[in-house]
Formats: sequence, structure tokens, C-alpha cells
Amino acid sequence: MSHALHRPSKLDFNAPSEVVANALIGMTLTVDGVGGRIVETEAYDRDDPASHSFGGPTLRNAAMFGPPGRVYVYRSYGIHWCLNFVCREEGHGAGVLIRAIEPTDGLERMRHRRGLDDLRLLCAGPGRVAQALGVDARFNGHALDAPPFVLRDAAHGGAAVVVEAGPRIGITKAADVPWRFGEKGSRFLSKPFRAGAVLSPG
DNA sequence: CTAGTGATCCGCT
DNA sequence: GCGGATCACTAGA
Repeated sequence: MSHALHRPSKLDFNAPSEVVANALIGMTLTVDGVGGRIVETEAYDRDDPASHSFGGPTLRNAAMFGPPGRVYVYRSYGIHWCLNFVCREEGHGAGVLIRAIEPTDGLERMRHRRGLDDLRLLCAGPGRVAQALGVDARFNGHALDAPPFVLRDAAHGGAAVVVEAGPRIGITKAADVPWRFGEKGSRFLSKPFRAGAVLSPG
């Protein structure tokens, strides 16, 4: 069978956000040494009613319109923080929401921040990811290739990642756009994917 | 497993 | 004022 999306071997934040969102699955993100493997992402773009950038630049979404490869952090429902990576060229307004991570580094710090032992729930959701990694508004606009962030590709020789896609979660506009990506079969997803959306071979 | 609900803030209309 | 890229919790199938 053929595959609906090309899965690039190298990460390029100038690429469209849905390409970056796909490529990020399986990569490792740490903040000050705390984090793990990215297992779930969502893409948002400028011409996308569900995106914070849809209405054009504002004070809140300014980082989304800044240079790619930086971080956009916003407050969700007045309670949580959510972590995004900026994509496309400067001024475009595209990003990828980091929705779930398989915890591997700094487990005890994550457990302490989350007040929770259960590994499966430490980073299973965008608010949980930010809390576990200690991400808040202070990081808005920071570059991903500078401390305390470390983003690296899967270890050489690691098993190929099988990525599946489906509708994004928690939105009401453009809810049918299949820009949610996740590692097939991961137990660390914020929610399971419905069957039948495998995109890349493993 | 799914569905409903309260918490709690700020950007925007 | 409104409502959201959420979470934790409860109740019920």
C-alpha cells in the first residue's frame, strides 16, 4: 500500500506545519534535561480557523509570527500552559502543538511537578507536557536550538516509527482536518487514534 | 469505555 | 462579557 504523506528524514522548521508535526514523532525533547520522546503532535496554520494565528498577529500569538524553530507558549483555559514549535517562514503564523511525550528523562522531577506517579499520565496531553517539563510563559519566543531546550533525532539505528494521523482534538473549527499525528500503538498518547490512518512504514 | 462538569484566566469582540 | 489547541473528577453504560 502507498503512504499518504512523505515523512522527511530531516527536520526543517521552514516546512509546512503538518510536515513538521509528522517529522517530530519519535524525536526527543528535553527542557533542562527533563522530557522524552515526542509521541503526539498537532499542526496549525495561518489559513486555519482553528489556529491562534488565523486572525492575524496579536500580542498573544506574536511568537507564532516570529522566526521558525522557536517556541510559542500560550495559556489554555486560564489554567494550563501549552507548548508549540513555530514553523514556516518568519511572519507566516504556523506552528505545531506538542500534545504528548513518552517520559524518559528526569522522571522524578516530572513526577514531582505533576504530583503524580503514573508514568502513562505524566505527559499525556499538552497541558501535562508543559507542566511536567516546567514550560511556562517565560519560554515564549525562545529558540529551540538553545538551552534549556534540546531537540534531537531518534538514536542512530533506532526502530522506524510508525505514524498515524487523525482529526485534531479539542477544537470546533476545521475539526475534520487530519492534522493530529501520533506514534502508532503508543500508550503515552493523550487519546487513542481511531483505526485506519497509518501514514509511514515501520 | 464515553459523557458531563467545574476550575480559572486573558485576549478579543 | 464570551469562550477557548485542557485537566481532573464523577457517574453511568
